[in-house]
Amino acid sequence: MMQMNERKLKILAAVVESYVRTGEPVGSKMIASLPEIHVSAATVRNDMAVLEQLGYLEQPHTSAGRIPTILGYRLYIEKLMSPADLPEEERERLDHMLGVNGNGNQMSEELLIQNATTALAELTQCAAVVSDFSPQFSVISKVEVIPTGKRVYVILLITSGGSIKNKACRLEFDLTKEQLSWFSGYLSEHLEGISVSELSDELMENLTAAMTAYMMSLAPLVQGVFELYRDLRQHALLCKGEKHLFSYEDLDKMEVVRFIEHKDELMQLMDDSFSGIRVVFGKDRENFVIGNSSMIVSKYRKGRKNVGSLGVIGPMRLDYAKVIPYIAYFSQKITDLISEQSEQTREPCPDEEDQKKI
Amino acid sequence: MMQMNERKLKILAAVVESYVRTGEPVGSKMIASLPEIHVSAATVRNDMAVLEQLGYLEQPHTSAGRIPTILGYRLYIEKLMSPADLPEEERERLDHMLGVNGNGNQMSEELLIQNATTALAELTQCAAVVSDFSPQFSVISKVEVIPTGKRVYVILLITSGGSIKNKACRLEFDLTKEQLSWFSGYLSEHLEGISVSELSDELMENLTAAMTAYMMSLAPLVQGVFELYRDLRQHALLCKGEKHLFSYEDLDKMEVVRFIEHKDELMQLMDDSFSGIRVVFGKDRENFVIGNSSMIVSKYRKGRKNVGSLGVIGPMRLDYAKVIPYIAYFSQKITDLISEQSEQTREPCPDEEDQKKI
DNA sequence: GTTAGCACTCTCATTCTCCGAGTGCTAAGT
DNA sequence: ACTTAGCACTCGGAGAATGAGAGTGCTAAC
Repeated sequence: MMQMNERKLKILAAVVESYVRTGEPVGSKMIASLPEIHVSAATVRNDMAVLEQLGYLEQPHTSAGRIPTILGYRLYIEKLMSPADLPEEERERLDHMLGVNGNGNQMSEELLIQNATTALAELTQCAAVVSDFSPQFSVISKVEVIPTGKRVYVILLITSGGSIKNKACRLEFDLTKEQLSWFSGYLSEHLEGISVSELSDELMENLTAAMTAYMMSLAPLVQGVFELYRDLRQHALLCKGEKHLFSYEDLDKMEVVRFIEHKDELMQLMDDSFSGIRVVFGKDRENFVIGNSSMIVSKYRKGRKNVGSLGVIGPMRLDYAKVIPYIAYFSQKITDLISEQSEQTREPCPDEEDQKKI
Repeated sequence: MMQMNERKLKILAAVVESYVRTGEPVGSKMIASLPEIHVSAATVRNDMAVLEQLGYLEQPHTSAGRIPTILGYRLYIEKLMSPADLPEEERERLDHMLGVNGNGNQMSEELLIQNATTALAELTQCAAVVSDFSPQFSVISKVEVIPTGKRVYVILLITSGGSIKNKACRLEFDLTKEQLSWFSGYLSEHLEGISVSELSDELMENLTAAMTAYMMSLAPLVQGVFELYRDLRQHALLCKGEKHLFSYEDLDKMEVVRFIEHKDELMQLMDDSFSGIRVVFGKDRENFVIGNSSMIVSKYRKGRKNVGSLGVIGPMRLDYAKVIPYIAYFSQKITDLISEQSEQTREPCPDEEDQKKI
């Protein structure tokens, strides 16, 4: 009697779906009128009372219909819903939004991630968040110092992930050809081929010491290198489409503003290790505090390593069956694309080094 | 009788200031109680009735106090208010927010503009907007093609404004040294020293033609150059702190969302030529349609040319006396900084070219 | 185990009432 | 001719009263 059965699950699913669609508490009559339910409203009522006792549903007040509890959503997501599948044409559309244009054209990981975020925000009408620490796993493939204008030098740093960083530095005087090539050579020698995660403060300090020993007034350049190093190590958190959050009645505006200003609190949550797709509900954890909201995240990988997570934040009342497949598709696609790139660029590495040492 | 006088102006100013502070319609009693007003409430009432007839004030409804009309705000801003002045320490704080750190350190114009936007949004708790077309007035100071990884080439483009653009392109095969240096040389020869505004579609097409004539399969590189060109010509519109707009009761959320999604409609308005500081009120113009909002903009210059505008968008009920000085200071500071930079980098140009042609 | 019937509960929208802030006008004061 | 006290008037908005309707739980019959 007090236990679950097929029909109760069906009713739970129906409640979730109807509530997600309309935002109104769902009554027994409404449920009974559904084609897939073949019992009367009274029976539905009995079942709903049980579902409430079990903690899957709740009533905002006595004479209203039921709405799902967090527990209810969770059960629905894990066991009951049938995720929409993406027809071929839909996938093409998604690829297009990612900027993946058929011809295996070069595209930096950074841009890919950005496009994914924008696309996800657009598609789901939610805030899309990405926590990306893939740069940490890429290798510095090139460092150059380029004179440009008087006394101005641009340091250029390229990683195997295809991200290109640069920084202009102004010196007090112009470098001679020898000085420039020494500096440039020194940097190449000590940085190229090193993976970003191997870059340590220690290593950088040695570098700094060596270079300022060579010539004190290189300091601004050294400083530039240091800043680039910090940029590289930075763990990027990207967020787009926050504005959508303001259109949901059931999210508290104040909490949304707070969230926007303290996004970084999320990082820990996103970086937790987990596999597959994870759904977290607002106020469930202390570092994600928008009431009535939920966050859906998935990891993406580079080769076998998790290098980031992407997902969306929206109202708890969200069409999970639609949103989850998007996230799944994007995380898979990104994994494919950056893994493939890393294959292509990691292979040549030894070659390059050989060439250099000739 | 029906005409302006000292006291009426004082009352108007008092109404504006009180309304800006509290957001409540202002009654005669409130005004009469102010120390700077030495007449009774009845007299104030008479004056306010006149101010209403003249169109400077209005009543939301009969038994409420008065609030300023657009005309009222305008008069206040132009004639009545006394802009707060910025004490030395405040300026230092602002400079710090701009990222101007004493030592005349190199800083790209782009970054400067970005910092200004962020700072303005933060200081005023409004949305800050910047329309920047300074890149158009800068000169391409360097173009390089750098091989990196197998079959991947990075095109690097540096302008006198200090902005550095790059693009990675993948070819079907590796270039020989000769091919690379030809390509690189050709680009340098035809692009360096040219001001961005001189770059025309025509010029680019000639370039494309010449290069693909030399070798068909350079196409991806040529494509890369073309994309960089488009990036450069792009007229940047930057906007930060939109979120603040959601906390103002008197701005319609829907209109704010619409604004965020169609910011570019603003461009025209911001690019109009005007001098000094301009205040535009929402719904005043058809391309700025957030009701009860106002936008305050100022041009900034590079040398003698207007190269952009920056400002804020907030509720009409805004502390103009505080906000306007910020905008004035920033636009002046930016003007100073980028003009100075352009002096420093424009001068050397001939030198560089000489060096090259040796 | 299911269902119809019914009394009951509680929200929400509507209506009504009334308070008070603020006004405009008038008449008296300077 | 201006200023001011006094007063009647207006109107929005808060709060109480009311009623309709949606939804429930329970009971008794199927």
